[in-house]
Amino acid sequence: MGTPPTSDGPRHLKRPAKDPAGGPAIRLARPNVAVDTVLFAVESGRLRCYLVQLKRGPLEGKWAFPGGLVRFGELLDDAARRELLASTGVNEPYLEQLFSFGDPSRDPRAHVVSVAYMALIDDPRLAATQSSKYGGGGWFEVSSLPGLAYDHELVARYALGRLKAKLEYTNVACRLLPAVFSFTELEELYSLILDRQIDRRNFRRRILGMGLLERTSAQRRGSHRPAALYRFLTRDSQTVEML
Amino acid sequence: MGTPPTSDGPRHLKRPAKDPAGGPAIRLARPNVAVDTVLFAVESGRLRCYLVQLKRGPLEGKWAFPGGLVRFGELLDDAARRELLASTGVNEPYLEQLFSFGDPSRDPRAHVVSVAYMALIDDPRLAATQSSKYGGGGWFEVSSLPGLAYDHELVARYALGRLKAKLEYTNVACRLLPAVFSFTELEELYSLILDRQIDRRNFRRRILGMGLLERTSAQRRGSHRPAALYRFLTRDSQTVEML
DNA sequence: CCAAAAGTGTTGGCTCTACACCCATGA
DNA sequence: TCATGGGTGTAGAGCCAACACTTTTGG
Repeated sequence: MGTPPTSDGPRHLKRPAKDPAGGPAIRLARPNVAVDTVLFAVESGRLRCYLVQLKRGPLEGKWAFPGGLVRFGELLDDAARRELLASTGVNEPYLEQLFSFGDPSRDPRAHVVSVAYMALIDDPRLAATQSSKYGGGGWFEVSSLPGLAYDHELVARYALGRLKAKLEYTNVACRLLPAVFSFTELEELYSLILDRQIDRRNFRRRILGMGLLERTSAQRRGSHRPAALYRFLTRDSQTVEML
Repeated sequence: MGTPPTSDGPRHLKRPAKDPAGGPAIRLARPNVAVDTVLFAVESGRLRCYLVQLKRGPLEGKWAFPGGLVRFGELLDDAARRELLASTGVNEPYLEQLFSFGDPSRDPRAHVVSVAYMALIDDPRLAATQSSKYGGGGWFEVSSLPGLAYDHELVARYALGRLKAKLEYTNVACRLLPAVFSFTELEELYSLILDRQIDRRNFRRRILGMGLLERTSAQRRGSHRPAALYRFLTRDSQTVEML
């Protein structure tokens, strides 16, 4: 989580009573639940994720993934969406739960279990932070993140790993691309995220073999041969059988 | 979770105040965190998981995976281990976090976010329930579970899916087998869990090719040709590169 | 006509699958 | 000697990686 102070309440609730012997008060103290979301997008040829700067508390000035406490009666996915919208203005991203991080010392202020999410959008301009909760926000290249609060280094690694893995056997890529794109753009996306070069011919064969794409009649023009544009048959999640 | 009433406190804490307008009281109400663990073992040639029967509350009589609330200051893994030990006597299982289930309606009594775990042991006789918290416990074949409480059907499917997947590219199998075993036993384990027949020769080649096993000098004897016994080089988690 | 990016096939190696017979032991 | 499970090899198909030249357009 990271669970920066939320606008809907203070964060220090439910500390164990200071009674070290553990009277009834200590038994009532329970960890809180938060969500934190790693939002990815491609901007100027780099894979980036969105960070917000903490404004208050012992971690003031550090960067973190947007997140906050889950409300009573709220779905985890909804909490992630709500916090992401509040912190970045991003509205309907692809969203996927990653893992839960529950080390009680991950947040110096309280015991908060964070359910980490990954979110993808196709246009980085959709994100901007005006929330008074944070000192600002912005896109950072995943390979050179600033010092992160909480255990967010760990969360970042986990998210990147998941994204890489899912490129290989699902159609997630479509959530990082516009509806229609050239094969070269798709290839660059893969090359970017997997951080290695890709053979154009083999890539084309393989991807087309998955049967997730269709060619549109549109073309992209430039001072060179025009490129055919493609579209994913569906933007819903699909998994390719690999046997 | 499932989060049956725990021995260390009632479960209805932190309900939102009945004030429907949402005064300060409602803002303090937060979901609780629980862990629930799907414990697997092979018994008499079947893949089984361990269920406990709920004794109190609206779900009385239903079966569920053992679990309970996470304590303040406790690691998630530790909570899973603690609850598993208390409910089944199982001590040092292989343990792996699966997914978090947070639907507020999953538990009729309260909003409880459950972090689901999978645990593996090599001997089903290690598990038994004497906890007064439950009306008993036992091993059930995964393909014919009784009616489960909470969203534990979902948890069960998720756990089985994860187990199947990890058989293919890790050494998890070793956590369901004794330290030393014949190739046939290993093959039967795979066949059992993946629920399909396996070609003995190809299986042998493939598994040996992964380089995770070593042959011991011991043999298993019976009224037939003796079987060579093998051992996993390490029982620590290992992943095989598949390229 | 030049620059820039798009588009396209083939080959060799490797991996995977399918498949059936002999072996070692105990009873 | 028979029953039981243990142990082994090979051939064909499909898959994947490596590799370079031609095409189309705009300037």
